[in-house]
Amino acid sequence: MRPVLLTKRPKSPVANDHATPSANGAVTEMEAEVISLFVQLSRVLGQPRSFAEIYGLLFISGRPLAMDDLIERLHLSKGSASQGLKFLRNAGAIRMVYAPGDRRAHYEAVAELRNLVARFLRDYVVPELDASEARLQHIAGMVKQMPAGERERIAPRVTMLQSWEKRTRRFLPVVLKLLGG
Amino acid sequence: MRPVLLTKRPKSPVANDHATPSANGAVTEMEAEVISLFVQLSRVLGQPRSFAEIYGLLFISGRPLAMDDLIERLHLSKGSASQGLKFLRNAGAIRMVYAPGDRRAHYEAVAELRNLVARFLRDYVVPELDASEARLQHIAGMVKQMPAGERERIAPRVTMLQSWEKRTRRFLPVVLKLLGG
DNA sequence: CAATTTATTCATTTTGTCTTGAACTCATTG
DNA sequence: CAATGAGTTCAAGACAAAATGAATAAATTG
Repeated sequence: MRPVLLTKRPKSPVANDHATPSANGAVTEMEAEVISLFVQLSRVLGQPRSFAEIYGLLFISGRPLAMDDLIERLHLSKGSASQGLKFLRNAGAIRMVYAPGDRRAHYEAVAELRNLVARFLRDYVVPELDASEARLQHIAGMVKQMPAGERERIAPRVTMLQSWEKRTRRFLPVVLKLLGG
Repeated sequence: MRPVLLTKRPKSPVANDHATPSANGAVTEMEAEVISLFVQLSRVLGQPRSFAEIYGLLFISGRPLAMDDLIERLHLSKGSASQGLKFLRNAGAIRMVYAPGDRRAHYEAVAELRNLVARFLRDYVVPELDASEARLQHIAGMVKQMPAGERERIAPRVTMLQSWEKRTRRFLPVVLKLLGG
């Protein structure tokens, strides 16, 4: 007797012959483990858990899934799923793939670490650094206006911040080079 | 006519002769700019804003301050201030200094980037990596149990995760070396 | 040793973020 | 061209993290 939970249409364009019993209705134990790895990472990056779940399942599935599949297997709301996919698409972490004979969009995980990191640096880190640099220039200007006594104490700290900013910036290409292999 | 806000005792053991007008009652414009730089960083690191404010003010002040000073100038509650100082102390981001003739504890920012980063990696990053590695071993075990069809599709992904973990780990010493100068 | 100052703890409140699901748009189909 | 299906949006609700401040402890002082 096999698990029920069959709904109107097969959940995926690909035949489900080799799947573990619960593959359609929920995530397998193994999938859950992998997903929780990504959830853990999402906490570090300050991203919503649901986004990590989506990426994690797409990653470990290794084949394209439609929004419906994600909703059913991860117990997400339509809204979360839609927003998560939108975010991941914009972030370049997933890509749409065409599924013949199916109107629905399907998605697969982009799994090239180098690309992912490069994009993250470009979209999140570099803009922050640019903003900081501008702000530091402004601050340096203010320091110049200060009376000598104050300035002596403060100026070295500002210089220090500027040096931190520069070092961080010079650091980025190295990151990419090391991940490039 | 100078700003009022004078309370029972001078706010700092050091005479305030060169300070800008508002230095005691609130943060100066310049200080606010520097602090917001740290607040910005705290968002990336997922740390509470109040902690960043405390570190930021200690950093830019360049001289020890007591909890009272922080409370008054940053408009913090006693609770936040106490907890923030505790966290920053444990994180090694500030150190207590003895202030002659004053019973209160004073704090100054630890400003050595290398130390700060090293500690962050040791306390936050390495434990995460260890947990991930253990989990991945467990996952790899599960994959071995799978029927061949499934396994073929899944195994490469797990291998990929393991390689990401390893690369990240090998990366840490490089970070330190680059900051070491 | 009572009064005062300094600092911590923690239950409650506040704030901010994430998720939900109903309402909607747009495209497809019978 | 009404009915269905796929997907988005967004206001409201649920939830989690941070801030508050009263109660308290511990140390110091007159």
